[in-house]
Amino acid sequence: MHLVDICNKIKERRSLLGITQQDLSDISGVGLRTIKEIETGNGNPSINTLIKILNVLGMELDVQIKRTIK
Amino acid sequence: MHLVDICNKIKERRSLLGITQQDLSDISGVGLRTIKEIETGNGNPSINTLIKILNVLGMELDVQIKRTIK
DNA sequence: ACAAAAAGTGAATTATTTTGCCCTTTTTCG
DNA sequence: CGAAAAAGGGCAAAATAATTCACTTTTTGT
Repeated sequence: MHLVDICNKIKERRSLLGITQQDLSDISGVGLRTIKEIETGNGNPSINTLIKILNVLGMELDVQIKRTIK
Repeated sequence: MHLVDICNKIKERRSLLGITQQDLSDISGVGLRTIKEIETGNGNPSINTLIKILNVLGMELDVQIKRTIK
C-alpha cells in the first residue's frame, strides 16, 4: 500500500464518519493544515501524526509481508 | 499496531534476512543513523522513510479498520 | 579470550514536516 | 440562486526528522 492509498483511505473514512477536517483536527490534535496536506496527497506525515489521525477514524496501521512480488 | 511494534517487526525481519543495518541503509537509501534510531524505538520516521525500509525487507504498510475497540 | 563486526549513542548540521494566518475555490443546502 | 460551510493552497516560522562524523558498547566467531 502506497502513501497515496493511505491518504485516500483517510479521506474516505472521514467522509463515511461524517466529520469535517476541522473536527478531525480538533479531536486528533493534528493541525488542520497538516490534515489538508495529507488528504490532498501532498504530504509525507510522520508515523506519529498518521497514527493520531487513524486512531480518531477507528483505523490502525499494520506491517506485513508482501503477498505479491510485483 | 503501535510504533514500537512496527520497529520490532523491522528489526526481526532484518535479522531473519541476515542483513546488517549497514546493508539495509545502503540498499534502501535511508541513512544508517536513521535506521538505528528506528530499530531502537527512538524514532518517528516519515511514511516515505518507513516505506523505503519496508520495501527492502519485502514488507508493506496497510491501513485497516480496528477490529478490537479497546 | 580476542579481534572484528555490528549495533548503539552524542552532537552538530541540513532537510523536511508541522503549524497558523489568510485568502480562494468548491460544495452544501435552505 | 445565494449564503454558509467546508475544502484547497501560498507563505513563513517553529518544530522535528534525517544525515554525517566520531566514538563507545555489545555481539559474533575463531
